[in-house]
Amino acid sequence: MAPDDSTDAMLDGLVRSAFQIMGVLTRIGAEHDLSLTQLRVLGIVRDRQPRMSDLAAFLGLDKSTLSGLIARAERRGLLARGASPEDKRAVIVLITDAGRELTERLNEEVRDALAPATGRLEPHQRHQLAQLLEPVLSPPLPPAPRRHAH
Amino acid sequence: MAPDDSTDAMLDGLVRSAFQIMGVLTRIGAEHDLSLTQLRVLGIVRDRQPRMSDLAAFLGLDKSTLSGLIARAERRGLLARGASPEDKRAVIVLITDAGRELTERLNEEVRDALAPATGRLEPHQRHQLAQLLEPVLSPPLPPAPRRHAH
DNA sequence: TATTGTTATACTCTATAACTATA
DNA sequence: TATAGTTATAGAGTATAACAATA
Repeated sequence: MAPDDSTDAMLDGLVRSAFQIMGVLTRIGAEHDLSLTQLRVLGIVRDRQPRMSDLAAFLGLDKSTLSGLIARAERRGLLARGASPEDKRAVIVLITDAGRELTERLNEEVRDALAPATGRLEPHQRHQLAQLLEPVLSPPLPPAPRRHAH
Repeated sequence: MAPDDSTDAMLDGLVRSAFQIMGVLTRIGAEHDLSLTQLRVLGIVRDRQPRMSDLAAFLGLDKSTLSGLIARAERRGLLARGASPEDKRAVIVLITDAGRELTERLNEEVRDALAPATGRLEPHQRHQLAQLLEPVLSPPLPPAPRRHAH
């Protein structure tokens, strides 16, 4: 593929910002005994009830990895397992009230931790940045994943 | 801290893009038996010769973690350890020719993997995105870290 | 005394393989 | 037969503690 200056500069910025964001998330997660992946799961199930396998696929993890991950969060009272109404084999992941509260708190901490960085942009620039990122982003896990009809 | 719509939308985009980028880096790294951190180290020492402790601090890792990490990369012939000319206790990390070649190849793979996403922006938008990210980014590890003068 | 780096040890995250239950 | 999920097991990444060498 032919190199391209505008792409290279943008890619460098995206990769560096990714490591920066991950650093903050890792640190804040660690302060609450949460791994990066657990943090991410909390953010996802905040407004979704995905099945184990859908969540694993979205995260790029093996089902077995997710089993342990959810088990640990469940033991801490942050998540719960539920039965799927449409498939007796399936398990859906639910957030608890405690999990939701912790997620809110974590979100605030992340926003505050990144404020010195993001505050270097004017409000209209922040808006512009969000809009430029939009087309680059992969679609999120849908709130109500479509299933095979019966 | 008071919520702010422009900040929230931007933060959501930055966090999502961070996970997306990390996913690609993790996958490509895994295809070459490299962890995300090893990938990152290669990118850093590509044009620097940091000391172990400086590199560990920059990565937010313990010295002992870096010892093992560098040892594994050294065994594979990607990195080498060298003596610091100014401090007999210090060890500097160097990239080998093989490491440099692999790093170039990985860069291309990352760029290609993200091309479908980044290609959804026009060249002038890519330039704009890079410029908006600039003030948000933490400074990189300096090519020649300043040391206490003797 | 303080700092640089390594080693021994333990824990978490992750994947692979084997298994049960359901589709 | 194929799919959803769990468990047993093993490998890599990480931190803590103890150590040797140098500042």
